[in-house]
Amino acid sequence: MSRSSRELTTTSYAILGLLAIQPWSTYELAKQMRRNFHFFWPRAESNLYAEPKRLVSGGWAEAQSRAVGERQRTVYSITPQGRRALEQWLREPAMPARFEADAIVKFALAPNGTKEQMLANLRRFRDDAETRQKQLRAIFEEYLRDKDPFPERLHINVLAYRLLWGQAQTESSWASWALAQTARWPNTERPQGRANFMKILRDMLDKGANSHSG
Amino acid sequence: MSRSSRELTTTSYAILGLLAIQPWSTYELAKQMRRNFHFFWPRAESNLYAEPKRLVSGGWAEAQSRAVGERQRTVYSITPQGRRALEQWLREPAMPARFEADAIVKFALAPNGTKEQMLANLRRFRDDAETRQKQLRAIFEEYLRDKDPFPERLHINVLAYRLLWGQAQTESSWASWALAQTARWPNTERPQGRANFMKILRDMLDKGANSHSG
DNA sequence: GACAGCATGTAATGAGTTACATGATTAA
DNA sequence: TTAATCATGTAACTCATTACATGCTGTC
Repeated sequence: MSRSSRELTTTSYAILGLLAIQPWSTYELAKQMRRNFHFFWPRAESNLYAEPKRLVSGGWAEAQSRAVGERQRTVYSITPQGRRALEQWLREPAMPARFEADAIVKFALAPNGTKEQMLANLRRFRDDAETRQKQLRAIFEEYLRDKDPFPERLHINVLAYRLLWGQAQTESSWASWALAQTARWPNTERPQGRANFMKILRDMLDKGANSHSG
Repeated sequence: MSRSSRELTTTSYAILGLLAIQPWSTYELAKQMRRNFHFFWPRAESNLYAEPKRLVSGGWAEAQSRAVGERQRTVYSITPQGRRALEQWLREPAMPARFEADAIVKFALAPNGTKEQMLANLRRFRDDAETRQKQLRAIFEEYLRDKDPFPERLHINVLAYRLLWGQAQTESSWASWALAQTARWPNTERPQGRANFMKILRDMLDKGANSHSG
């Protein structure tokens, strides 16, 4: 057991968690990951073809394959050992969340470029957030139309979706606000006096201002 | 030029961007990264000792080392080629932002564990967000006390901080709301009827509800 | 009977992490 | 003169990504 399978990663447990609901083929797993986990645990899909094999080789999952033409379709299911590992993992404290935004790095370095680049960057950030909102809205509407495939997970999903919605909301409304602010700047260098920016800081400290209404 | 230095990464550009402000030693770079970029581009500090060497080997930065006892302290500065590369990078569209939260994966899989585990997980998520708020608050107060070391970057920093503040705010208030909701559940299985959850979904769609007041 | 797109991977590569090591400086 | 902590890395490892390859299925 020492060579092949070091430790399971969060990605492994995400998949194991899906297998705990029901058996899936890798393709279905990928689809589920895209729909749910991708919002808070984004991973390339090619991963999802390798992970289940690790799970099988360590005894956490089982594979049944049947042939379809010359290809084979493998369906994975969780083992009792897999369930125990999952329960154990849930007991361990989670790592802190992580936010990675290329666009904000670019924004932070905007004084090295032109105003138009800065605006384009902000617009794209806003559009990304709005796209996420649209995806979520589509999912919510499915739920409301009773198209929910796993009603026994409704309570969990709805709470989680509310976080994602709040974040997408925060990001898109921040970007709109930032676009309005920067539109007035003559260039990427520092505009006007400090007063305005100090006021923004004070406003945040005063009320835990969440609404971007400056 | 083909062997040593493939392409620069976002991390490289972040460092290059700092060097564009002024020359720094690696330790100072690490400190700056911790203070600013870490919120939206978190990286292990050991990285920050390797990256400047890559920059030097590709001609984007220069190193001056002087001896301090038996160790040496290296101070890095940007080259004209480095500035050009940075400007070029700012022209390219940014990758979409990425949110990774172990804690939310655990929350999504909570039905495989106990209610107490779920609550502990939410509490920790909330505490992490609140810690981030405290860090930001401390930074804001420094600014307001005129302790800003780079006044020419005030405009950029304040806008960026406002996003981070909004996110921390969103996360911590979501967690509090989720704790209140789940406290009423008898266990991690689905409680009561669907109506309550459908209402939450409808509320999100109706007004782009950002305030967690349910 | 061909084309798009669904379904299922493999190979190569690399960015980043963890863990460790060690010198310099300061406070007790 | 310890101990803590500031300062500066190196080595090993691996998770994950990108790019590619190929079969199968429905439809025009």
